[in-house]
Amino acid sequence: MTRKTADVQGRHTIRDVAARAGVSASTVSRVLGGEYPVSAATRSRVMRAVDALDYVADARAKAVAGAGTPTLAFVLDDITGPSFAQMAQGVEREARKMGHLCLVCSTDGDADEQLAFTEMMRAQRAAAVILVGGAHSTPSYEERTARTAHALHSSGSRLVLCGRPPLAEKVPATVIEYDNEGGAHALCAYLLGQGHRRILLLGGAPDNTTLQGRERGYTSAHRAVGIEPDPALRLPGDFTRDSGHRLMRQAIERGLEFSAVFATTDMVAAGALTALHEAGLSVPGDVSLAGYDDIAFTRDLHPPLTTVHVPYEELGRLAVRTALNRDADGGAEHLLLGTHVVVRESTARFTG
Amino acid sequence: MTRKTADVQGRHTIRDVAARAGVSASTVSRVLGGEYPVSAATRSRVMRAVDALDYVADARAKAVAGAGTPTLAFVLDDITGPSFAQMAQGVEREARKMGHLCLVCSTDGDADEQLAFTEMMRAQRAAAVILVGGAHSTPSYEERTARTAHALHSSGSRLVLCGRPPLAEKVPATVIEYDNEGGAHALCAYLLGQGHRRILLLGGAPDNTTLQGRERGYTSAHRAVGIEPDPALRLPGDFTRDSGHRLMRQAIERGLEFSAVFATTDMVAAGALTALHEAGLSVPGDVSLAGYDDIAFTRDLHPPLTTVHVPYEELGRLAVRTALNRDADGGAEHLLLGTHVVVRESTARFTG
DNA sequence: GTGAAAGCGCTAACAC
DNA sequence: GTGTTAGCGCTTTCAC
Repeated sequence: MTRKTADVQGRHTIRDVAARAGVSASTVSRVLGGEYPVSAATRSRVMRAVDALDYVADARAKAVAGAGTPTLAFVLDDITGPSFAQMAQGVEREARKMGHLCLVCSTDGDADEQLAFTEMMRAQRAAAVILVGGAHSTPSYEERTARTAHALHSSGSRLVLCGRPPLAEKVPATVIEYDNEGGAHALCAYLLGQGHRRILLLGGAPDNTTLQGRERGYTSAHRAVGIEPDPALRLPGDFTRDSGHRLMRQAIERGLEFSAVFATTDMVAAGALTALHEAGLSVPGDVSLAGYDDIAFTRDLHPPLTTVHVPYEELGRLAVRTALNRDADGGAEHLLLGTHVVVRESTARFTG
Repeated sequence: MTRKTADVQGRHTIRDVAARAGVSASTVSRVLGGEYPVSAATRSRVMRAVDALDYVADARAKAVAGAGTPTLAFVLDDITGPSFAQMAQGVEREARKMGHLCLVCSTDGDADEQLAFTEMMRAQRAAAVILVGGAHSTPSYEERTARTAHALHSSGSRLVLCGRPPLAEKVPATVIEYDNEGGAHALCAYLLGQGHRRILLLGGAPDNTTLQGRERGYTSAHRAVGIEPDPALRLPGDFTRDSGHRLMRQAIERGLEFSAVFATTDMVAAGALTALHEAGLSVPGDVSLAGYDDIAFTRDLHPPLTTVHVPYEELGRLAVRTALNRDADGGAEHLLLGTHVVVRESTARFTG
């Protein structure tokens, strides 16, 4: 059998093009590469053949030969979460700007999936793997992530933590986070300054670093004015709208006493707001309500929500820029971006 | 110089492992592949070497050799839009289930970027390229997309249109859409049945297929009850919350007469609701308001929004399942999923 | 300027 | 069972 001219899929190789143009494969490669002197005549013959065959060079083969498109990967729990989506957007935009392809994986919070994916990315020779969003804070998870960071690092790649805290001292990972604690502190300080003394802390997965940061800010703000927050006022769940709705309803049914609610996420706040309305409570007349994230629709709630603004897209952009621009290896960069409180109409002075 | 044992990046090859284990490269390949009989002793020696070197086979090289992980790509305008995000989630989940890697690209609606990306995906030998969300409806864009479909098809891949209408007759593309027109028709019929006669059509990019579908439903519902909608009542813009807010405010300032508003998107509805409130208008007391998409926070608006439910995640899942499972080539599958109206409290009977 | 040849890192016959 | 030998589709010396 003579050499086939296209594979089963109907794809042509560089040799098919070469044959049709009456030149060698190397010449085709040079024409397509662009960076090499080729006579105008040859070039046009080659291009004609390329067009006729609708030839597109196999990117994987190029990569093996050392001339591939660089690629980077990012992982998140749930692309449907507004803050995740914003970070993802930042990552994607910056990656494109830097000429990288993006591989994604959404894990629904499954640590094993995440690890498995990261290993695949190592096989793909991704320039960096970006873990987007808060993490489980269990030692075992941290330890596994640290191992991942080392593995990536020793194969010339990089682990980037975007929106989560650093791992142990010597772990080679780039981290770009924002000040969860500072934002929560400022927000709660504002609430306390308005005279509130019993602030419900609503929602958030208990073992999640994001919640923990916000919780620390909640606590420190209280202590700063000399009071210890009542543990009964902490109602964890998860970061969804439904969680906020359910928890708020339970708090009301249970007769919990509070004059303000700090929902750990705007989504949680949205659900909580509905539960409050359903119970006939007015916001901020009866109860003040504040969220976190400052996502778009937050100003369309009724009343518009007081919340904490986080530069999510910038976080994503910085994650890729930092990971890709690092000069020396092993430098464990750590950026901490600021947040700020946005006061709207869902909070008011306590009038006990 | 003797053969190097690891490249600049510190990565090892299959030969490094082979050498260290004292076997041939093929044996290492067989051990790692798993599907081939290898003596227990050899296997363990190989595995030890793999561990010691922290070796991970280069996926690109595997791909060239014909044993790669299949990959698929999807493109969307803006991952930050809730309905896009849901479709993306469906795509990603199903792709993972079917063992595919996902490449993403978000184009901000730029047709050239989209084409360029699709071409890259052809080079990557992606099994399918999924275009997620509505399209520009210009002939030139359609024609370019059709060419893309042919190019993909002739190289054994596939173009999938997810949430947008089919192209011309003979174009080899898989299309999974939902009934934009039917949903809008049902919703407007409901509004008309409630006695409304002047319904504002708010938001949406004019040349976007999604808006056009919804617009057709709006028109047909009117005609079904024997009235011709007033063109002055159509206020296009885009699909964002801000667009809804701005357009609604303008409509009010301009003294436009209407008793109901059909926002072409829940996001648009959210902005519109705020503008209505700001103008001192009550919903649904003074004006009925309805949206489209049934995104999560829709029930946390005040009042909860009447809208049209769309099975977005399912759309994404079907897009990949259909694209990957097609038996014969060239079959231009076309699925049309249904939608349904969700009546909540933002709409009421007209009491002119 | 252009071609032949030697890789890139892997898998898959084909031998023994 | 295991090693040898050809590829996979491309790039890149090295000659001429």
